[in-house]
Amino acid sequence: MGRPPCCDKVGVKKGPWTPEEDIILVSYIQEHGPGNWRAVPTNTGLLRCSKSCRLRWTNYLRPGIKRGNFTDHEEKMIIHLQALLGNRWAAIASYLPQRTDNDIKNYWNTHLKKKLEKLQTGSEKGQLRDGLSSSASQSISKGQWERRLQTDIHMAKQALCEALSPEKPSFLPAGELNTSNAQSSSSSSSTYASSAENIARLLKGWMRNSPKSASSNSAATSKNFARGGPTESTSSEETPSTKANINNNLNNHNGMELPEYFESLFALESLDSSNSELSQSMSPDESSFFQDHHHDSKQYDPTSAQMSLLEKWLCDDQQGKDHYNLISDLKLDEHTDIF
DNA sequence: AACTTGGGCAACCGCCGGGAC
DNA sequence: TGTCCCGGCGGTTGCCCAAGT
Repeated sequence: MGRPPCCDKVGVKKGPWTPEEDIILVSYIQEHGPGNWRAVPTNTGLLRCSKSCRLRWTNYLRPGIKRGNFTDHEEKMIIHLQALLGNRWAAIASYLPQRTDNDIKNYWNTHLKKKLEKLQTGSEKGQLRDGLSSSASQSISKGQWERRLQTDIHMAKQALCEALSPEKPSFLPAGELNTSNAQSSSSSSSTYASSAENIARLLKGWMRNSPKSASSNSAATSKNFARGGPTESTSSEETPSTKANINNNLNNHNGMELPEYFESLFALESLDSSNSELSQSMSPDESSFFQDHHHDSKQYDPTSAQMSLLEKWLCDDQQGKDHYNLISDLKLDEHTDIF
């Protein structure tokens, strides 16, 4: 018999999240920072289990998440990393700070896997075999296993180096970045502005499809907001205290009423879109860093931006590079001299 | 226009590892 | 040292929607 569920299932709501729930969660995290998920349902009145709250935050509401189509560059990175690391989506996601592991996993399963299978069975089989075939066949050769080990060691070294050099802005994976910001700094408003952007982006679509009041028609609008799902009427489920929480939390942060607050969120979104234009001229790592810190851009110096050797390789479009040459190019020191 | 089917994606489930006690 | 709890992870499911018939 397995371990009991993380929360008792009675009275725990499942299924798509509603706008109200998102707002409650975001405003709670704005106040307390991410973490201690166990306490979140209790303190917010959300009828969700702690795990569900954490998942919603990390996969959807977390600052700096980029949605929409994957770029060619991202696609290549995923293919490379999957060949190297296998289905370790969290590790892969750490190299794509704007994407969640869930997103990458979904993209792999729905797009890339089929694409590669097609290519493998097609005429390009020979050209793509190196580095890609293993991912499709799921078998791991000795060489690949060794490369995976090398990558792990390298990643650990890099993380250690970054941890030991606090004065430098480093390209930490998004999770680490956000967590450190959220938990350590009292001036975390800039960090959470990004989560407000996420909320704003969602709310915009939600309100567009809902000419009535945003707060009075959650049943109909949550369908558009939370990407469909059998959304039972949340307004009928809402307790007075929940409603009070929403307004209370919103007012706590900005001293605004609901519509005003939404407007300010939309203003943030336009800021975001202007950033996205800027970020198109940057490498993904640069732009992700910039987006995460766009309120603090003074600290960012592109010329001093550090990228790991592996990242440099991943950004390199020379697809045909031999992996063994690659590893030697990485100039790994004698401690990782497996080959 | 109505129905079917498959793709895409958010969310859930169950296992695992690490830290606290 | 053993147990419990929490958070992280990867696999899977379920539902919406668009394309096809």
